[in-house]
Order: sequence, then C-alpha cells, then structure tokens
Amino acid sequence: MTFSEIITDWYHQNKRELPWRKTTDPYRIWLSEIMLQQTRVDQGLPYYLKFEKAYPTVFDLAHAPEEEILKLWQGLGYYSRARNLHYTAKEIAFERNGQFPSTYKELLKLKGVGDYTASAIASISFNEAAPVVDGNVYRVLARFFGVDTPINSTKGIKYFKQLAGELIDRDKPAAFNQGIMEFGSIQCRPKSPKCSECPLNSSCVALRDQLVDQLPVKIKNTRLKHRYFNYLIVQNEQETLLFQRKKKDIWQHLYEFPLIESDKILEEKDIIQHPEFRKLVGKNPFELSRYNKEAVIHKLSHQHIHTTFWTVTLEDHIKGGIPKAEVKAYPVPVLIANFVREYEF
DNA sequence: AATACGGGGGA
DNA sequence: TCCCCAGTATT
Repeated sequence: MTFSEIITDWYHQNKRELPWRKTTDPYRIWLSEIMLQQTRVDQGLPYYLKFEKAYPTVFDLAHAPEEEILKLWQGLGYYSRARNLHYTAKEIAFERNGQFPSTYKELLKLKGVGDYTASAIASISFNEAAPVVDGNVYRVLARFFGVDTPINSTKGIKYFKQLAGELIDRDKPAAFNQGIMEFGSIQCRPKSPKCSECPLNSSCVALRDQLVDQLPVKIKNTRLKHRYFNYLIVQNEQETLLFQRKKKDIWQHLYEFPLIESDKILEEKDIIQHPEFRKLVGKNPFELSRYNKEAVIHKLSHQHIHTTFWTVTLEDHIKGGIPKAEVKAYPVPVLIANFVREYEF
C-alpha cells in the first residue's frame, strides 16, 4: 500500500463525525476552515454551530452587522478572522452573486484565505488536488520521513508543501487532505503518539531512529511581553462607558472600558492625575476605588496583561454613557467578559 | 525573514 | 510552565 492509500484507509475507519463533513458546500467549508485556523476542533465546534444557525447562507452573513458577528465570535480569539470573514462574505454575496471561486488560485485572493485554507476549500469543495499543510501535516511528514528542517522556516514551508503535493491522492484529494490532518491530530499527535498501533509504523523514520519526540523542529522566538492595563469603570446609577478599540493592536474593533495603559502598575494617585482620567471626570465630584487588589493577569500567547479595574462613581449624567444592562450585548475581550460576569452591573 | 494576532487544553 | 492548535496579514 502507498502512503496515500494508508492515510485514506485510516481516515475512513477513524474519522470523527463533524458537521462540516456532511457537506461540500463551499460556504460551510470556508466558514469551518476560517474558524479552525490555529484553533482546536473542540474549541471551534460550538462556534461553527452558532454561525451555521445564525447565518445559513453567505447572504445572511453578508447582511449582518460586524458588531453582531464579533459578538458571536467572542472568545474564539484572532478577531481579524471575524472581520475578514465579514469582508469576504460581502464580496461573495454582492460582487460574485453568492458564488465562491472554485480554484485554489482564485480562492487564495480572498481576504483571510491563505495557502492552507485555499487548498482546503479547493480540495474539499471542488476536488482540486491542492495539498493542505497545516500543523498536523507538518508533524506527520516530518516524523514519517525524518525531516528536521524547521517547519516555520522559508525552506521548510516550501519543502513540506512540495512533499505533500507529491503524496496527495489526485483522485481523492478531499479524503487524503482531511485524512492526513485527522491522522496527525489523533494518531500522530504531538504528545505520546500512538506509534505501537500505527499503520505507518513499519516505515516511519522517526520511529526507527527514536526521533518521534524531537520532530517536527520548530524555530521558536517572540518572547513574552508584559503590559499594564487600568480599566476605568465610569458609572452612575444607570450608566457606564464603553469604547471601541480602533488601533492596530490586540482586540481590534472589540469594546472595553476606558483604558489607561502604562509601563508599570499604577497607584490611585497616578490615576487621579492622569490626563485620560481628568478628561473623563472633569470637575465633577467622583469616588474612585480599586476593584481588584491583586492585578488580574490575562495571559495571551505572547503577552501578559496585568489588569487593574477601577470604579469611578459619578452623580452626573455620563456623556456617551450606555445603560449598564446593555454592556453584555457588546463584543468584548474575554478579559472584560470575565469582569462583567463577576461584577454584575 | 520576523512579528503580531487569542484563547484554551494537555502534560 | 511550555507547547500546540485544520494560519494569515503585515512589517
């Protein structure tokens, strides 16, 4: 049996039943692939079901407000995916009459659709023999062929893509592509892969040479950055204040309380004299109180956000304020959602 | 070629 | 803790 035969056979015997595997509709395939970028199936699945229900067609998605889409996306991370999803839905719906491109080359032009996703849609929806190379595929190929070229180097990316292109079953690209990914996820998993019961174990180079736990090789960089956030819960009896994040930074287009970012933890006196605080409070009487004694550390992949929430209670009407009860309807980062849930306006 | 971009799960 | 996840866009 060839490599691709073993993979596709394994797939047909071991594949999980997942909602996007019951269709080849490019809209559903596209939606699932965007959601699963850098996201575990278990984490993405409930979001996929929500979106499928809320937006059965690309037209429904195109007509929705971005804010509504971001709200449904809340908690899934990498929010540019949601913004690009909306952008591309509008393009498909309004400029292409609802028709997705049907080739790898054309799919690649869509915003938010890169090499992997274009290949996935082309193969699954249109039977094009375009090889997918995701984290699972890198692992399977690096181990089976004993390749130690870093998977995130230019050379490695090119090499593994070519290798996958040589291995793909040109008659059944959809089964092969999904098969090798599923195989990498379940059989050739990162930690404690199931080599003793693996259909490829008789010819796996990494297993033979005891390199399974050293492959694939990945160049790791980007060290941890620390940031210090002070959120001001400006409030009176009925209202509070929320701003949308506009800058090119984390959480773009999500909402948050007025923020003072600093390079260290701030004291009450630092807050009171801060220009942003003065701008919000003006000459009005206020009561300032630190909500959490210890900073809440919100951990992202490459930064830790040390967060202090301050309540700023006013008597007056709050300019631009919104009813406290409506806070829960806005798309917010998990950091803010956690606070809102605990604080209960 | 490097960096930015979330959040959660597993060991 | 560290690593990884059905990666892409930007610098």
